[in-house]
Amino acid sequence: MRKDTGGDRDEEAAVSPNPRRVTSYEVARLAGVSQSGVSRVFKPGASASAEMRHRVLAAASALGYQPNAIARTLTTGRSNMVGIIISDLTNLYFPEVLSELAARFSRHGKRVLLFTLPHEAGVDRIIGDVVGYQLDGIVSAARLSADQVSAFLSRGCPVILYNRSLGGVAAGSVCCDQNKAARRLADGLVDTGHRRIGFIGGPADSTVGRQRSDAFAARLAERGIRTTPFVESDFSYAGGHAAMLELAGRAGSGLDAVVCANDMMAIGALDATRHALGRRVPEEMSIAGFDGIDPARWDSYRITTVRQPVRRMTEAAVRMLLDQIADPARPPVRRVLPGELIVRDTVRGLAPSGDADGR
Amino acid sequence: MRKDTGGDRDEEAAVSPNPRRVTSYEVARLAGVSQSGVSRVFKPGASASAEMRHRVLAAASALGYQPNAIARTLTTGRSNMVGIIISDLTNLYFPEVLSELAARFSRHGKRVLLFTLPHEAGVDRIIGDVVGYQLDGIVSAARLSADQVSAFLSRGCPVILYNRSLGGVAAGSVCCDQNKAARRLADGLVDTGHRRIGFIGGPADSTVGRQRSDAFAARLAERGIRTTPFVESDFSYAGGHAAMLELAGRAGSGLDAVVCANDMMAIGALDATRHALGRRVPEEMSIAGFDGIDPARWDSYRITTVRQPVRRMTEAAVRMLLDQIADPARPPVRRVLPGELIVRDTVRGLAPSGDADGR
DNA sequence: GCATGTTTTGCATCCGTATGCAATACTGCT
DNA sequence: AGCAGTATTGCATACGGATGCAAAACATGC
Repeated sequence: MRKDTGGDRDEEAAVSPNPRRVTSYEVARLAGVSQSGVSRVFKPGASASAEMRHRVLAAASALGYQPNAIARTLTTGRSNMVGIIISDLTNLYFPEVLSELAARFSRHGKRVLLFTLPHEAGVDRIIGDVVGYQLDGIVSAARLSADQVSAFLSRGCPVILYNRSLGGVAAGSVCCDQNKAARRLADGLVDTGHRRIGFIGGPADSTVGRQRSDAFAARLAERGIRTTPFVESDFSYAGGHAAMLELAGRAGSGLDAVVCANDMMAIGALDATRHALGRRVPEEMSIAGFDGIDPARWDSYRITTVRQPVRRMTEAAVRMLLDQIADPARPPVRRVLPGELIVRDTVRGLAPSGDADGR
Repeated sequence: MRKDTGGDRDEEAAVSPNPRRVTSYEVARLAGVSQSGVSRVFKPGASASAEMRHRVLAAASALGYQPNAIARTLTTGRSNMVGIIISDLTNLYFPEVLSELAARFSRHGKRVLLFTLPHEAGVDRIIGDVVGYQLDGIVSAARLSADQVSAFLSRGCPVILYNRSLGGVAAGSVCCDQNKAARRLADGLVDTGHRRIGFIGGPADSTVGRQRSDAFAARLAERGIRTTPFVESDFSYAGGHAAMLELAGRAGSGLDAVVCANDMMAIGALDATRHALGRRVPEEMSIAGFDGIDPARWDSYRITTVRQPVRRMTEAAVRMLLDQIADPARPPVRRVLPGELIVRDTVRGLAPSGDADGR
């Protein structure tokens, strides 16, 4: 009656050292139904009688059956895996983002394939993997070129850009508009009498870094402050530290305040100011950053910063990607959430807002 | 070597809206060989003439062919994916570990599936995924029970436990022996005149936490110090902060020093001491930690700590897992690397070693 | 030139699940 | 009871690549 794929040979090997997979055929045989029945019971929307459902589930649990996601992927074309691209986990903003993204995706039944880009140029490999592993989608928090994003999209893999957006590409994006907050920060500094204000920027090719410095410098210019000593750095603690020393050396003692393009550098700059330069913060030097990472709240720092709403941003990114996956035809969305100036203790004269510092 | 998937696309259907996958059959047809020929060319060890190899590769690059890893997994049983289980990325020790592991695995051609365990009990789902996605192996830096580890192993998925080891389970492990360094730390404190030494431990079910406190307390006892005020906490900054306040309240002003079971808590405790209690470190209170995370080196902290050789540990973990995957019969290895006492500035009277603080 | 040994190659089949289609089992109703 | 209509179920096949086996191609030796 049925073709029986040669099941009953030396099968009864007790607890064999070979952990052979249990397949839907075996469950079917034990439950006395067809393989497709088993398949249907394990597929959410499919039709199956209570009777069949019960017998299959009983057999499945007796055998310890677990549907093979790989085989399922092969037929459905959907892997239930998403890729997350992070450039650098040592910038402590990214673990926070990754942690949130991973938790949220997991909650929605998506597995997370993590790609880190330590030394650049690994993107081509990721593109290959996206195709090869049939990833359902990508969230990228790393610098990708328009061509690279297009490569994903043309393979039918939707992309959500986190904290950057690219013109001419049909990728969704979640960004943080720090313009307003950056201007408020600039105003706050000027209003409290700061006049010679330096800036420690990110790498030249960083769009976020550029946005932050531009917004800030623009407002400063509007307020009549034109010379802003600028040092380019790399978003790291050490980078901020070194940049601060350079800035201090270059600008002499006239420097009032230094704003850094992210909190990691702000922390480094603050430490350099206090411990290497021996100057007090904020009394002799004001410092501010961007991101709102956790360490910036630590008692030793309490850095005034422009915070990104990480929770809401990651939530939006996940939502958007899931939507794109569910309906690839839907036009990609660009979501912009506002950054918020969190006033803490590193800017002289600026009083902490009533803000409870919550997330 | 072969690249440029979009160079010459006058191959009909220039910008097809439907990104249909290119299969080995199509490559075979274009190259005028059989599908198995294509398969063999793309499999490293297989036999193929130079002629065939050339024609297949030409056809493949013309079509932009990318072998389907999913289908390959289905037949070979090897997914080239490994799982990494991390309990909590907000403990900044873990991003460092994850970053290293991810980079190393990637270098060896393994994709990384990231599992975070925010609220416990998600392990069962991971077990399901391991089977379903046919993961080649697991590195776990989270607390797993022996049963859970066995569940992986019995599914033919080798496991390397990072920073913990379990009796009676055939899992490899990489641990850090902090015993000696912890004893040296205890000696250092006693030798420099500390007498009333508190300890902030990890959660009760944490083996690392237990090991650290035990080793430390044991040595203290040997040196004739028996009462060590102990507070249990949760490895977080806030936890260390709160625990410090509790300790100070309980032990009164007699407290000389506080050792924390990890650096995150040490940082929190240090901040609590300086900023909430208003006491100077190390003059009025010494503090030390474990792990050797990056922030513990920051100028504001410079915490004396027992460092784990993360580079070498992750290297060992990756090596061991790859070996297990290559030869499942090989008995699992338990590797123990020594922790190292890094003397910095938070213990009164203890002079920084000549150590360059490198990794 | 022929027998023998060694690669290469193609054929057929398998991996484990999903699903269109047709057959079957029910349901409610007259 | 008989019938149309719906809900279940099984059959057969597809998904894309790997691989055992035997045929074919090539190389070697005399």
